[in-house]
Parts: sequence; C-alpha cells; structure tokens
Amino acid sequence: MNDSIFTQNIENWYVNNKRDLPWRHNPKPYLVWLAEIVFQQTQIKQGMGHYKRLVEAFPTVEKLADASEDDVLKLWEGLGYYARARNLHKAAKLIQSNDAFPKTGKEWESLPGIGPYTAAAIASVCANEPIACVDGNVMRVLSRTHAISDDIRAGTTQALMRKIANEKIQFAEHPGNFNQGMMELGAIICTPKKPNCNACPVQHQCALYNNQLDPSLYPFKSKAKPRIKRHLHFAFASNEPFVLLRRNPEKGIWAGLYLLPFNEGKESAFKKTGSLVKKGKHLLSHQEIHYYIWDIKTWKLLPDDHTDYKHAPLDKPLPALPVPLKKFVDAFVNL
DNA sequence: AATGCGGGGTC
DNA sequence: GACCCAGCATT
Repeated sequence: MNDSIFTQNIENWYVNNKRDLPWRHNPKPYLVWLAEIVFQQTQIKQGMGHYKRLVEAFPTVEKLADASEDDVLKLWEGLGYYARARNLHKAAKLIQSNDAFPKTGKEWESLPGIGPYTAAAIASVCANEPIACVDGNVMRVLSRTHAISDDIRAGTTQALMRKIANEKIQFAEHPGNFNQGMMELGAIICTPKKPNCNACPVQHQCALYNNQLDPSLYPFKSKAKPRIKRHLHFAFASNEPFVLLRRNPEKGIWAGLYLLPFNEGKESAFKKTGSLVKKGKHLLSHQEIHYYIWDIKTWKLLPDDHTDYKHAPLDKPLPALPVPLKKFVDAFVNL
C-alpha cells in the first residue's frame, strides 16, 4: 500500500469533514487534555455535557488544581471510571507545581491517567509530534483496510496496529489531523455496523473493499467474560433531614465514592425494619448489580464504626454518588 | 498478558 | 442480549 496517499486522503478528508467540537476551536493543551480524559471509553454524545461543565467550572489548569477532589468528582458524577477524575486532579496539581504543561508525548505519558493513546493524541494535536493514536476506532479502521483478523483484545495485535499507524503518520503534514482523522473516520464512516464505504476517503486503499470482504467480520474481537451477578441492599432513612452515606473501600467498583450504607447478598439486613421502596438492575461492563433500596425511616442507632460515615444535609448538594443512587436520592428530594 | 473499572447508546 | 465507546492502572 502507498502510505503517503493513504495519509493524505485521511488528512484531507478530516479537514473537510471534522465535527465541530469545542476543543477543536483552539486546541490548547489544557482543553485537549481534558477532552481526552473525559472521552476515554466514552462516546462524544455521552460525555459532552460533562466536558462543558468541567471547562466552565475549571477554565484553567490552576482552577482545576486548586479545586477539592470532591468537587472534581461531583462534576464527574455519572460519567463512570471515577479514577479518571482523581488522576485528572492529581495531574493538574503536578502541572501546576511544574509551572508548565508537558511538551513531548513522553512527558505527557508520565502524568497519572495518561497512557500511550492520550499522550499521542495531545502531543500530535498540540505540538505536531508524529506519534500515532491507537484507540478502538483506529483499530477498526486498520483491521479493515489491512484485513487483519487477529483478536484486537490481544496486546500483540494492538502493537501491530500501532506499528502500522506510526508508519503512516510519518507522511502526515499535520500529525494531529491524521490522528483525529483516523478516529473521526472510525466514528462516522467506518462504523462497527454498516460502514458507509461509499463515503470513505480510503476506499481504494481498503483491503476489504477491494476484495469484497464482509466488514461485519472485522475487527475480530474475542468474547468478553460474562457479567458477575451481585445483590446490594441499600438503607435510606426518609424521615431524617440528612442522607447517611458511607465511604466505599478504595478497591473495586465505585472505589472511594460515598454510597448509601449497604449489605451484599440475597438477604437484606434491612428487611425487618424497612420497607422496600425501589429495586432495579444496574448493568456495568463486567457486573450485573441488582439493587434494593430499603426505607428504614430513621437511623435509631448509628453504625459502630463512625469514621467512614457522613451525614449529608438534604438542602445542599450531595457528594458524587453512583448513578442508581443519585437517581433515587434526586427523585426523593424532588418529591 | 490479563483483569477490573461505569455508564449509555445502538441494533 | 450483545456489542461498542478518543484507555489506563494494576497485577
């Protein structure tokens, strides 16, 4: 394949077809970095509201660094993968103490929450550094243009993709445009189902198109493990002027977040004293959480270990809660 | 190299 | 129900 023409086609297509996204108006490191963190494993439509609120609340890295972690988490509430918010905040403090943003991709990658993908994205867009981004979109595009049927879950396959993309980006006029073009192509044209091959700028550089192979077979991805089923029973006291919360352990799901006190298992510890006011199923990538919320009216005696508990007044914003609990508490407050 | 980590959208 | 998403840190 002629990499030079491939790269040119991607760049030209990107310049003429890119979506109007906030950080593209003026791609400064802060706005690009923030966007890359928000949109890790998160589709643009899903994360855009959070991104805009974060930029408004923290217009500069100094504002972000000076905020409390709780405030950052509150703005992250509902986005998931909450370690991203904590690492973002930590990195902001490091940038502030250095009094400068990193310059090279290697420097960016040394910050918490920034791996090979994010470092390449920021350095290519903000500093014209020719390092290829390899995300889910890029792997889909390359698996099709090069008819690669290896499992994209495997690290070796991702390394192969990175090698191919890095060869192509050497021909880029603006590496940032090539990287964003590859991802944009995967997001808009070379979609998982029913790709719009007629609108593709690298149609004639595509092994699948040229050989009339079925794009639904590419990329190949091995099956995910089945979800673990869990049953969580949460306690809520509707007659109190506060919500009693307990901080979750630092490991596992919703690490370090405040939750309603709960016990896990088929049996509820609150069955005798409470009434079931809500139950639901919350699906995560790897867990199927059946949750039950019991109204115990009042907290007659508080739990023994006092240290991890918090009384959150109902007339003030609550700490960041996981989605199912946030929905329940918000609905109660709005009654 | 494998695993865990959220939540929403689509078909 | 299955799959996907501007991945990373940890083990």
